[in-house]
Amino acid sequence: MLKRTYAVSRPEQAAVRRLGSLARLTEHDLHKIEQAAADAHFLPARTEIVREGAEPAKPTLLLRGWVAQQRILPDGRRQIAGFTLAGELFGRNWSCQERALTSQVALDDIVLCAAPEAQPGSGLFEAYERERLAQRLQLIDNITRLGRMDARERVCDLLLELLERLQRSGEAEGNTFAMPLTQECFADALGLTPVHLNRTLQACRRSGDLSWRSGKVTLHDPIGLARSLGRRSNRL
Amino acid sequence: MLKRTYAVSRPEQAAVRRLGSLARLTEHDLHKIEQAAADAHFLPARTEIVREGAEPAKPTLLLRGWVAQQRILPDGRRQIAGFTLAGELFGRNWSCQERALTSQVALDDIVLCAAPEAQPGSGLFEAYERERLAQRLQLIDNITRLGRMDARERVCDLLLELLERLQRSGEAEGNTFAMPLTQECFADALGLTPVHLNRTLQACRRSGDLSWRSGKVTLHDPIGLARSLGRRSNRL
DNA sequence: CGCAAACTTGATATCTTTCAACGCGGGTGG
DNA sequence: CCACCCGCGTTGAAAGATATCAAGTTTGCG
Repeated sequence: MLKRTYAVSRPEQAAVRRLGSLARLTEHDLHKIEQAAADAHFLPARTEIVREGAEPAKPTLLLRGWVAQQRILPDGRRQIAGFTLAGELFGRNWSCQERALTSQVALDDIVLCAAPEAQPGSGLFEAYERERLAQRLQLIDNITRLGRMDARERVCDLLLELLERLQRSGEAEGNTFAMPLTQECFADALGLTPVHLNRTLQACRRSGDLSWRSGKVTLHDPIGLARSLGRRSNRL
Repeated sequence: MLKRTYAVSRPEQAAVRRLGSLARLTEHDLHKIEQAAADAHFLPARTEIVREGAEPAKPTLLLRGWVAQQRILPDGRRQIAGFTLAGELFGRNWSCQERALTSQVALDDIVLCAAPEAQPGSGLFEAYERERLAQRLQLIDNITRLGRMDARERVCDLLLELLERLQRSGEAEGNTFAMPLTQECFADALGLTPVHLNRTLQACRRSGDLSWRSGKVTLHDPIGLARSLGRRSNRL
């Protein structure tokens, strides 16, 4: 109860935790984050923040909710290339980028603000660099999932990644986290059909790997699961 | 004949063409590339240049041949996340990177050299930024391929990407290019089995989309093929 | 010429998709 | 308050795509 109030009154909490876990932040850095978060914007679920091919978003800090990077093929197939979670960054990373490589879509009701500028050499700057590196790692992990894992492995591997990221920004409670995604979205991230994902999830539940009820996911033994998948963690 | 001799005596040619197509290079930039290429190294096919998790490679210019970024799962499955072609860059992109995210493997006999340093603001610096952006685009394209395309679409889409890149660095002749990859490698990039890739290639040949004989690939109608796949090109 | 690696083929098993229907629950208007 | 509706999850049966296994066949090269 108290905790919830605290979180609401400090919308930048997840971002501070995440960036602080990537690099040592000074008081000055923290102040800049707080200042940026003071000018936050709310967007409802399903908002398309950026459309693929259009002007890319400026560097943005996601304070609350989840955002997906997605592509739509001409015949309507959708692929989600990655997620941005509360506390993480998205948006243009390179000065020369003229067009967004993917659409950015709010999967949830979200709150975001402009990412504060960082001077080279500052802790914040280093955190941004590590964040970009983490994004690259996630893309490569996704390629490995889609290319060489079967449905059960894809489901577990992605849930492990999400748990790890949410723990880093303090958004998980133990091995449980709030899952705002619809099964259809999750399937589009995993390259599966909603129907097949549904059956795969049931198999995972029956084998005791996870539970997913009323928007909460619990991984019952993340460490053992990661080992059985051959997934290495914390590789930054 | 003359052309071949010329290429051998100027090993940096592909790199100059590619980087020059990404940004306007000054005489000074060209000179730096030439200088870097003067200290080139040869590595035979199958050399593992960097192992995943080890110290990442320094920024490197690939002057000749192809390099793959690959992951090996504990049970031996392999996924190729992307390729570096002659004229392109690979290696550490971020100052904070301590471990390589993938192995780097020579698919071919290759020649490489250290990438010349670039001052912020120079044409070379901009070319490097665009190169990183192109790499990110390729990763996302790969995710879309693996997640939402069937075998025939994956094959054609990747070959179109390769043709486009090779044309940019002057390594293609019209719609034909030298393909140093074994079908097994190609399958590992596409998330397919070698057997299934083989059958898919035969179907593509029969339908007149491509020919692939003795290490040469020709796409008979790249533009029409790209359109039929819904693939947009030159998005940088 | 002969070997080894790469490519090809056929038969079969497994995984995943497709299609169509049903159930459940939460919101909404009557 | 209840009936209705809609989005989401679930189920079954059948079709389609891809993997697996095991054997040839070709190719390049010493």
